Amino acid sequence: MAVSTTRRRGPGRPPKAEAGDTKGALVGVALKLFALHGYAGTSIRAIAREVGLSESVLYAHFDSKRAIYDETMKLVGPQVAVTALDAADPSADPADFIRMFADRVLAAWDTPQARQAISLITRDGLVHETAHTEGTERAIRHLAEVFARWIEEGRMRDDLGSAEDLAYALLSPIAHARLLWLHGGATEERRRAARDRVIRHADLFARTVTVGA
Amino acid sequence: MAVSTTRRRGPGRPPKAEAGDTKGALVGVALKLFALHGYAGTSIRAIAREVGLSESVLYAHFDSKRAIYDETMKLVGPQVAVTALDAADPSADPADFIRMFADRVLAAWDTPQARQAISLITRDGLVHETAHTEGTERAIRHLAEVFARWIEEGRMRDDLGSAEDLAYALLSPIAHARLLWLHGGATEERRRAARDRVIRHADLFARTVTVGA
DNA sequence: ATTATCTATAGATCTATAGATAATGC
DNA sequence: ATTATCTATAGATCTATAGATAATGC
Repeated sequence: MAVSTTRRRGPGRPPKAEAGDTKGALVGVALKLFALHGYAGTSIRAIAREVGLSESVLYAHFDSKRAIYDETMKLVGPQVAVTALDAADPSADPADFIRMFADRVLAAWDTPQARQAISLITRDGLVHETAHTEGTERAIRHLAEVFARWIEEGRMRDDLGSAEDLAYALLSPIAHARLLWLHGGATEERRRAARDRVIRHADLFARTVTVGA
Repeated sequence: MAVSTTRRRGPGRPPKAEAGDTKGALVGVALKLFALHGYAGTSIRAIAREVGLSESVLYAHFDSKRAIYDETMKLVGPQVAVTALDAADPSADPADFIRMFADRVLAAWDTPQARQAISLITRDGLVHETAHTEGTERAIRHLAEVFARWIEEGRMRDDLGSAEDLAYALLSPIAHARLLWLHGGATEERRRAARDRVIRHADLFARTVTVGA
């Protein structure tokens, strides 16, 4: 009765109407499968099958399995998330800045692609590659510079700890929530709980360490 | 000239003098290789070769590759780390308790096996399995109960946030430092920096939220 | 001529099993 | 007889390549 609507493709270049962004589709599917099963747990066969093409088509677009992996890292590597930090206004009221900063970071990290990135990162030991740890350190130092200015200006308490320790106290619970709960397989409910937790944390931190309002 | 000192083993049961804890050795090496390359990235061939035995010997001790993986999880699963939390004395001075608690947790998480566990966990997406996330949640709730008592007794500030939010503010930077820096491949220098950071954080937290001394 | 796909297959590896062999312990 | 190992191999799967085929765009 029911005949599959997906046209069986034969040999030869497909007509223009059917042609799509094969390379982009391959990268997207590869990211999804690497995130689900890890690099070694994903065969190029599985990638091609999911896209609906023959497995050898992959070698028309990439030199090797590794090359397609590298391509996914370009898309979702840590450099993507760092940009969110630079978008905030350090001249704003400290407490408000902190709350807005947390909001922004959450928005950047709770997109479908950012969550697939977390799944990939936590499936291939990439948490421990310098790209990820250095990225985290850089974000902490970056935030610490802002805090150091505030401390100098008397807008942040100076009796609790160094600017860097304070930056760690704010950022690391956010990064931790991301690693644990903002991943590809997380339910919407679980993700909302994580976002709420981060927002409460940022608020607690803002009220504790800033001066006046 | 130089002849290998490792006796080439032939067929047949080895003499008693040479017999060791083969099963234990297989599990230990499997944990190491899974931590290095992930489950799918580790062949039973590689495990057997590292132990110095034929690959088929693995099937004399385990039913399948999956069975040896399950065995490593019994050894280094999250239940191992949770025990450290129950060893502290909640009747101690809050600030001291917090510092000692951080010390204990660090000691439990900076052992070679605990670090291999982290590498394994971050190489197979186990961060997102309930065993790990639930274990983290349980530890937070457990600590929150202690904090709730302190708040009732007036030994901890009640104007900052709920006991659970405070528990998250203390614990999650510690758990985050563990995930990022207390892994199998971390240098001693990197690990010390992580431990120092955690100790400074616990101290900052203790001075900020506890009352009197 | 170039591009995008296919089929077919080489050659490497992987998990798992069958059956032999030699030491152990009853 | 049991235990702990070996060699040899079956059968599945994986990466990668060769060569055919058909639409496209000059």
